[in-house]
Amino acid sequence: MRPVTTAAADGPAGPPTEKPRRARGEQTRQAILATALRLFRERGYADTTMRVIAKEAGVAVGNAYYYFDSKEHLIQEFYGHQQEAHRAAAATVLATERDFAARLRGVLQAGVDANAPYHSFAATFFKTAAEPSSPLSPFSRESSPARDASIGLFREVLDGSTAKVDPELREHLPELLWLSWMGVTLFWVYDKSPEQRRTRRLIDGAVPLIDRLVGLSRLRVLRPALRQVLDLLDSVRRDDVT
Amino acid sequence: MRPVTTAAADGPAGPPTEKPRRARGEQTRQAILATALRLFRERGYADTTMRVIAKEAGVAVGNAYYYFDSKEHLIQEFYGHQQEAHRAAAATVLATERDFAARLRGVLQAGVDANAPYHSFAATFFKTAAEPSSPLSPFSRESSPARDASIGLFREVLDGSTAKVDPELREHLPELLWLSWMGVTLFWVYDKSPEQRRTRRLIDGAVPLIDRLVGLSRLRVLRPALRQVLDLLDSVRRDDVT
DNA sequence: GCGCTTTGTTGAACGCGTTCAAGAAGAATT
DNA sequence: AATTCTTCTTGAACGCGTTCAACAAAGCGC
Repeated sequence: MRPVTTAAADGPAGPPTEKPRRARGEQTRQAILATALRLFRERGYADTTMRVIAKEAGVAVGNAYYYFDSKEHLIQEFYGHQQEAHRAAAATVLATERDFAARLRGVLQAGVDANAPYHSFAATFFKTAAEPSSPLSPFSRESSPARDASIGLFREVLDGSTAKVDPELREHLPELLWLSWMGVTLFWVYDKSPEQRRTRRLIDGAVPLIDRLVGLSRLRVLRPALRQVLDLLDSVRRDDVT
Repeated sequence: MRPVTTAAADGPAGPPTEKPRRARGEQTRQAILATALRLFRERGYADTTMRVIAKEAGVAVGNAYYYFDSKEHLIQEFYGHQQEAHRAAAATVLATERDFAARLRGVLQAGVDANAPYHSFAATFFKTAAEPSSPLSPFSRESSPARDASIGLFREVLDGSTAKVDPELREHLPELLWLSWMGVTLFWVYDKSPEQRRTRRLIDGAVPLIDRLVGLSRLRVLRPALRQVLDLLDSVRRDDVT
């Protein structure tokens, strides 16, 4: 069993996965990436072979593997792009609306809007991301920056709103909202209705419900239940990855 | 609705996926299946090649494809086996326990127990099942018998219990419990803790919570919220597949 | 200029899942 | 027994993602 991607530190020549990229390499890298994403859109993920990507980008197959560990890793870049698109699409509603429910609904719908053009392609993408050991998994170490960014988006939803929330819940609510976004995404991937209407219906139906639950969080009868939820979250988060 | 297994009727030579199997073919089929499942357990899914399966089963590669459409379809059989194992493991607690929370907890833990030996292998299996277009998807048409059976298991949990439930909720609760089981399974797949302790902790934490919520369902303040949930479920189920 | 390391690039080769034309083995019909 | 039809079996071949030894180019200390 050899080290998977240690490279840079001890190996002679490892693929540059993060930090300092020279100009020449960066150009090739971008050419490959742009070609790949274009072809994914045009002909789908499965029908886009690494050989074609390389050919159209004007490089050899092996060269693509110098910059990207695998075909799947090309998706990860796409993933990042979409994250930004979501944030951009959500900016308007976050700047203008103060009501919690409206803000949440706006951000969720913005997410669906941002991803809509890639719905068919997203299924394949999702299949890959679902693999727990995959770096593409939304719960993986590698995804934690993107995940934190996304959770931050939902923190904005809450912080910029006029909602009155139980203080204990307030702390964990952004993460819970992000989880609900993951749920919406899951539903969206499986949604075969035209223009993903069912997903939008789900959002429209679930948001008032969440809003109501959040409002009820300050009710005395529900206190113990709330405590139970938060304790559960805590206990389950423990000893994450060994 | 067209017959799934036309083969014998109109086609010249289609693979017999279901109904009337001759003795000779059935024997080969079982040999391939048994060998495949054994090898999956022994060396994992990815490391078990179709060539090795065929070789160890004493047939040619192509022959395996006569009986199974793809390597993934071999998993589907495994899936069915596990469903039965879950039911069997749940039988004891369903026969002896009357308390709702205890029954639910027992059935969920039984599910984890039944799947535990295959945890590492399940990740790959899950990756495949996650593909929305895959017949392995728990939401697919092909899986609906298994799904209905599983929902039935949770109907037993409820029906055999002494729980007092809002009559409107009672109708949909089995499906909701099945959904929670899907959630537990999802969590379980991602659970890297030793012996999946976190999943068991999740169950232990979530069951009293569900129990409490179910109990609260008869509370007047929560009536509108309950209505909202059930309406949402209904509206989202509409126009399933075009 | 010259060696030396780092970075970038190549394309043949490997093993994989899968396909398919070819045919063998039985069963059914004549 | 001969013929025909269905069921079952074969293994070479295809295209895929991926690897790797080899080499080219660029940067760097001298």
